[in-house]
Amino acid sequence: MSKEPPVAISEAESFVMDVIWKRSPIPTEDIVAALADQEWQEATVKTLLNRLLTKGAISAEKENRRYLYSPLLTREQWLADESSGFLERLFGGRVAPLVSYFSQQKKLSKKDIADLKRLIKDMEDGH
Amino acid sequence: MSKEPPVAISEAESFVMDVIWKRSPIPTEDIVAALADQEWQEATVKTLLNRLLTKGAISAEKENRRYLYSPLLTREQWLADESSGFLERLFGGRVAPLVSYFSQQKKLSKKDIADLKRLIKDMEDGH
DNA sequence: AATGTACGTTTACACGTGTAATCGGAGCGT
DNA sequence: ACGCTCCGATTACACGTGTAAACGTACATT
Repeated sequence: MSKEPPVAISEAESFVMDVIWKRSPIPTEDIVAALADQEWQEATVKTLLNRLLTKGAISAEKENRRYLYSPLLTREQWLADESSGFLERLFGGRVAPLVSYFSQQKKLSKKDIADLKRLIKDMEDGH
Repeated sequence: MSKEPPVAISEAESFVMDVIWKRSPIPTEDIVAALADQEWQEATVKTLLNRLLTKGAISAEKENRRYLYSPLLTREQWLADESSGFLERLFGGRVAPLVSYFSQQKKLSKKDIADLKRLIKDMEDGH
């Protein structure tokens, strides 16, 4: 029964994870390159990689000179952790109140509404 | 054009805000009482109140001996900040993908689905 | 008046995070 | 063989956060 507390990833770390989730195993060099838009020094990325390693969020296999990193924490797991935490804190764990909130804020585009309609239809059809 | 960076409050602070949002102006004593379920010492609540004050999230008016606190940051504003930040980071700022995600996770109750259906209907009728 | 009390203010302290610079050692080039 | 280079590992450091204890001081009590 694995009851390990969910591997917590900081925001900066999550950007690194994003890169690794997109492609892995991946060397540091490519990760740094992919993060060019962040205004980080290479050293910063290295620090984040190390922290992710010690947190057990990623693994590293040696390929000659350097390491190739791969995710241990999956994006799905991370999304689940973050989402449920957020929903719990702000909306009592329910999705509908969140959507309701956004609808009141008029933050839903026509496309959002169309998407939602289709989603709900699928859910009903699918069962 | 107010472009102040949104008043950021920490999770612990948000529990204090919850109490103040429910009723204000409210004295420290009542805040501490309302937070009994948190296992905080009174001193901890005092610290949080002070931090909220210096952050400008609440105001304090003197009533004789003690202070009565009131929110400056509204719950609506806070919800908006947190929600948009969350959606942005995890779902590219769109609501539909979030709902889609939860539907895949089968995290939507019958009630959620019913609520969503009604919401969408209302949105369409409302325009 | 002396002392206790209640309440706000100041100080404390460890841990996570953002953001790096520096160190050290294994190859590589000459 | 010797120094340069590339990379991971170690160290740095300020700021926010969680979590309090200690301090000061204006009232209340005796």
